[in-house]
Amino acid sequence: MNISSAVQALSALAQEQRLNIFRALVQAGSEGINAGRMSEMIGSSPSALSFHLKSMLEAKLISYEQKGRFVIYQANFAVMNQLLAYLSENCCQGTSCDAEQFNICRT
Amino acid sequence: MNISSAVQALSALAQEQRLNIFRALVQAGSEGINAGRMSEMIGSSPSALSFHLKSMLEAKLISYEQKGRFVIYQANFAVMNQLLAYLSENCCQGTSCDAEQFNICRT
DNA sequence: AATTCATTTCAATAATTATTGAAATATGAA
DNA sequence: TTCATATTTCAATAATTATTGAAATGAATT
Repeated sequence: MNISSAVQALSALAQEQRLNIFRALVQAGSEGINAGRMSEMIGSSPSALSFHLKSMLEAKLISYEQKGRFVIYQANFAVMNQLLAYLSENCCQGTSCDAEQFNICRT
Repeated sequence: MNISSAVQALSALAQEQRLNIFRALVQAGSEGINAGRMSEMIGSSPSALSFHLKSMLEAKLISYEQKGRFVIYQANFAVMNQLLAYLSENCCQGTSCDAEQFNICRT
């Protein structure tokens, strides 16, 4: 993780609709959620949703797979964990604090 | 933590200078860093720095104390941990994954 | 191959956020 | 109380990001 990909990931989370999307995907886990259903859940127009999903994809915070006519999105836990590690890197002047050990989700 | 304070905190991190500031404060720990020194470290004008610090203060990601002529800023680890807990809340449909247990820093 | 449903793209506009430099405030020292 | 240093505020401008609705694409069904 470097500064610009960290900023990109944080920017992708720093918006109400996108944060709602991300949290819904975190909660859905490996099952994921398709775009249309998210549109309903989040209450945004398909085009706005698509715009937001794109920025989260570019930040690698989420991934997708095509399933028939549906596009199913999933949270990318690995990238999220890299981001968190970056944020706490060399925490507190190297004092004993287990900053490197957290995970957003183990699955 | 609610959606709007989470967005506010993430927005406060989602900018290169502010992220550099935050990471420097995480690394400094309880000792903190004064504004002038950050200005040098980050390479931004005093007024730009002040603008950025203000948004981080409003998001409660950092705090400050006046020490003589200097204003010393510190990272607010507690709020950061609340944010991380919010992001991973009810992770993976309640599957056994210790999402709630991480900390950005224990000190 | 025509139709329907799911999703994305595009261009225009609106809204928000960042940068700059000058001026103001606030603290401590001479 | 004057001076120098540290920091913040302000107004103007520049840059970035979000929203809208219409049109386009892509995948299954008839």
